[in-house]
Amino acid sequence: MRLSRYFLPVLKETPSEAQIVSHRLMLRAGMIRQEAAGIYAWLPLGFRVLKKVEQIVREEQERAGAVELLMPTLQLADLWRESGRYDAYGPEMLRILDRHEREMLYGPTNEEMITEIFRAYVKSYKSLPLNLFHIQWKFRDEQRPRFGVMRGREFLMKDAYSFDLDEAAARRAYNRMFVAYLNTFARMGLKAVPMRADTGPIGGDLSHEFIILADTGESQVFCHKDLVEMGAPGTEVDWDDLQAHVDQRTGLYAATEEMHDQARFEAEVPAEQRLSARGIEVGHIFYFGEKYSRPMKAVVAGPDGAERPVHMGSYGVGVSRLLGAIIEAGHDENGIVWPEAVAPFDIGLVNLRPGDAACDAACDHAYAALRAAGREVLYDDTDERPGGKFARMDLIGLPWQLVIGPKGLADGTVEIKRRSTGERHSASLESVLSRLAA
RNA sequence: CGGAGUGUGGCUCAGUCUGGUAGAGCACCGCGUUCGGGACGCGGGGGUCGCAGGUUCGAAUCCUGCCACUCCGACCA
Repeated sequence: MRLSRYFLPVLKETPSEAQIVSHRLMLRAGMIRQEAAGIYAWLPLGFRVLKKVEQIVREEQERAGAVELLMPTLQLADLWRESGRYDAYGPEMLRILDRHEREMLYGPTNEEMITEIFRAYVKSYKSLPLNLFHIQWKFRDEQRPRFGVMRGREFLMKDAYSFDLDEAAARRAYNRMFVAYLNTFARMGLKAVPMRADTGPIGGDLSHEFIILADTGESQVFCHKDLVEMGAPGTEVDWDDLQAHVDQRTGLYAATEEMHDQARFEAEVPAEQRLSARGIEVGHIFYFGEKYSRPMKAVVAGPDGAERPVHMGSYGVGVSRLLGAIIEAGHDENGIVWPEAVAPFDIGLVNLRPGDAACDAACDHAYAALRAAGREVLYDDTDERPGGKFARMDLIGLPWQLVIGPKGLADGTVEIKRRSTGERHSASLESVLSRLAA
């Protein structure tokens, strides 16, 4: 993409409403624009990252056996009356009347609708297990939206819903999502720690929040240090038996502030292994059994022919929130430092002297060669001064910067800079191109 | 939803206390000089000062009401 033809409205100064670093950097890098409290337009650069994050989430859901569909944002109130949540949800739910004065709502989540879809078609245990997911915009009318996309009112969420014949099978479904989440966040360069979460009235031990450690995180968390560096199980696992991977992690202490038990923490974790830090919740998985299937009559026939409510679980990832979390975890004083997997472009190509024949020729050659190699390149062909170009490239945080200018070309060299380390090297254009194309 | 604030050009803000022809820097447009880590000169465009009432000869400024947004707290992917 040629920058002169792109839409990248970067800001030199920080808009006054932004208090945390990810919000400031997303505004300054021209990724988002606030249209109302907690409601954002995704500008081209931010949209590219959003799509990359979404795609990683999608791929790992599918790898774990979940099947994608897409449910609407608007739902009928009557559906929510079946579960009793239309009245229970409160003012966080955005309620809408259509022209026929029919009560509708902008979905904050989709348990009711997915249960309605399931019960309409699935009648036999032979169709199980089943896990359906979608990636769709949600609206929760937060009393106090803040922190940019970290706590918006409108946000993009991946929500998956599992259906199983009994609790034992539901636990296997739960484990698949547990491992899928670890793999998902690892692919984005994040160290996510699963932490025991409140299960509410259902009880049991099947609910975990996935927390990204970041100094600017919203909540205080406590865990065994080994969990942070444990890494993800990876994709070459037995998806039908993941209990050992789950046990390895749930066996170590990890709790958010509301679930924290200091006495247990000190009893279970040696002092030098105790970690107390700030964290961001990016995922939440939950087993809730028959909570919706029973009132909404989502039943299947078992092997004995008798109908029984299915056991369900739901599994959420805050896709738009993840962008904030990734930036909180990866930035420096100059701007964003994207992990390569989600960077909006792989390479920033900087032409220091557009209009100079040698510079233009070298840049055009590099641009074509890198694109032919399948790399995504943002080519800064603007006539801005070098300092501004460097600052802008550092701000938007592409993994590599290829700098071509008249002085280097006079010696037959160009400069390559790695954003994450700040390392700069000069080399011939061809050697740099072969390295970047690999 | 309780508490505290802020609304002046695209952005950051001054001006409001003490009423008198709307300002600065950045950004933008034109010309020129420049060009390897956010250049400089000259010229130029852009704002019914959040909205609605009121007071006054005269309101960005004073009064009343409303709206929006931000921050601190209680709640959430």
